[in-house]
Amino acid sequence: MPEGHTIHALAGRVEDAFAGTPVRFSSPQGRFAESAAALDGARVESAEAHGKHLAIHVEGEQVVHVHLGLFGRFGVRQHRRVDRGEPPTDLPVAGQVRMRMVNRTHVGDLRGPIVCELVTPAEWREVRAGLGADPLRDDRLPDAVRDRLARTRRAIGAVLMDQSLVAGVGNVYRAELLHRHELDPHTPARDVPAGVVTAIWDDLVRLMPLGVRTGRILVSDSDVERAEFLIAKGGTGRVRPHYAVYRRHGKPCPRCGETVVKETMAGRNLFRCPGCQH
DNA sequence: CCGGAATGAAGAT
DNA sequence: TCTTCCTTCCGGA
Repeated sequence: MPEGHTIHALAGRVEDAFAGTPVRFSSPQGRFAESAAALDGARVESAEAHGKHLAIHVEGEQVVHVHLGLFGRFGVRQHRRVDRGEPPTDLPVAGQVRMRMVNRTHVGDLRGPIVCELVTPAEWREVRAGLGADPLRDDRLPDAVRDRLARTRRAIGAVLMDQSLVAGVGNVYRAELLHRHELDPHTPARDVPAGVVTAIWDDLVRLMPLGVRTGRILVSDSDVERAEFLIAKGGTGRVRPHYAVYRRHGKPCPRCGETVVKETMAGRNLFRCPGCQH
């Protein structure tokens, strides 16, 4: 799950749960213990996401920088020990919790992150400076990024995953977006017509917010329609996603019937339909 | 119980 | 291009 939509949703949940309140920080697993001690009891101000990176701003010019990596999770939930005094310190811990945040109403448990570090606001700005355009922050593809895409011979499949160009797109969105636009991932980026680049970007800008909202990567037209219909009726829109190619190797492409293949690109699993992606 | 795989990315070679 | 790290879950023995 951790592609950009997950992190943006998480930023919202962290902010709703903790912003404006003093928070107990701890590190049951131990590897964030020193920083947790420095943060403990401080007031959380806000949380924000850029691509797959999360920043939790804490009073005293402190920023917790988190990246979930491939299998990190950050579960935020209400706890049952709501009282008028201190946040409870005896909530049960399950598994390896790198960082725990607790206030009077909520607990957040971070497991398996690739990054969990206490940094300064300036250091967080540096992280952001190294990240490309985020479809969840920028409605329009910045010209600087468009120019770089128009110039590079690197494969469009690799470029879409390059966080310094496009921030937040991961393996699932990449596979499905390239299939939606009938594009072979191996096509050099500079050979992709400008109109197609724009169409892919606009698609991301439309689809990723639905991912934030539902917690699912919804990309097929029928899933999207169904989720939007359910949301309009007051539901969560949590439709079970149907992918065209992602992890569907050996199965027929829903558009052309050709068998979906799995290969490796830049060390990552790549799924595509040899029949209709050119 | 063990091995493998997973939506990620840095660092070494 | 490769190895390594982070943690959980699932299938096969």
